[in-house]
Amino acid sequence: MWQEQKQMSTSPFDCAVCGAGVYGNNSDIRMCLPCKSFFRRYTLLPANTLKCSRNGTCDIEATRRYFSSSVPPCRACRFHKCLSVSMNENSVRPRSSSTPPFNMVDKVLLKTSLFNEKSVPSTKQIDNENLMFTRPRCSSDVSVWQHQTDLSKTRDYFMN
Amino acid sequence: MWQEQKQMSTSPFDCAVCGAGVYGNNSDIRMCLPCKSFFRRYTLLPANTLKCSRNGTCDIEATRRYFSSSVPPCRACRFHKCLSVSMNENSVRPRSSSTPPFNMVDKVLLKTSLFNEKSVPSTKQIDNENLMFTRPRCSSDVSVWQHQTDLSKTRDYFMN
DNA sequence: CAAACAGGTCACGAGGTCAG
DNA sequence: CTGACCTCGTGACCTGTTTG
Repeated sequence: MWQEQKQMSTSPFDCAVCGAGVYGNNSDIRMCLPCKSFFRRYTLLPANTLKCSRNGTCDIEATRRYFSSSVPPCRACRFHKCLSVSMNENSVRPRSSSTPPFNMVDKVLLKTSLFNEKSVPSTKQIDNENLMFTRPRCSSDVSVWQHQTDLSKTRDYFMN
Repeated sequence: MWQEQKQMSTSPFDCAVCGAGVYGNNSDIRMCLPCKSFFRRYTLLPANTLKCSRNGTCDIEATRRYFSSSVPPCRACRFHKCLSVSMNENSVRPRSSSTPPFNMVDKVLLKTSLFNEKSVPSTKQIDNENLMFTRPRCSSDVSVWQHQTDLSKTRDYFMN
């Protein structure tokens, strides 16, 4: 399975929805990131929220998308196209339900001497302690240096 | 599918945690590599960091793992399952007798508040001036870049 | 020395965010 | 509203150590 994923990610393919050329995989269906994001947003809406003014005949392709064309995109048809290529609400899964754990470690580290206001260049506020962090690079490799944007949300969610 | 794992053994077995078919042994408990890695990551956390939103009733099996299902895995239950099959922090052993693992050092330092600039245990290179890691950015950036490149190519193709 | 296996690494794709 | 860019957890692969 993993090998299969790696192979697919090295070759381009066309988004099943809009036809844009893409590298990488999104969901099990070959979609570009914009279409994946689009579907993620609209699958949460009640059914039939979106209406097409042209009886569902709109041509959904890369050139008709939001930033690609002066022609306004039809969200109803784009969403319908997503459904027609087997996207469904199960394709959009919630974030893992348990605690993002490294935040805990970071929180402890924040209170140690290494991380203080003087030694840490600041661009973002972390919490009410007013510690600031530089924008991290890849979080997966920086457990000590985790981005803290969601810390308060995480705390509310898990630490009450 | 998971029989593709490289580790050799005389016979396959099922991972004690997730049930995936595996060759080879990891630790003294028969675990697949993903579950071993999972436990290695999470065993350094403070107790009760992970919380299950379903009262610990999640079914941890191969089909519920991250890349295998649209259902997000519950880390709390997966970790609990690891513990229930007798994994413990001693299962995460030092790489050698002379070099304690990064995780263990961190854990001790965290608990003893000895973490300071002189005792940073990470094997990763840190520029103490900027406190920036030297590794490249997330791969998702690459994917996005590739997507953009290809999208513009596609756009050119359609709009010529 | 080769095999097994330990922890470390990082590409990947998931959902989230927010400037435009 | 969109989509480029972000953080995040995962697991296949890497590299070095231990073992027979």
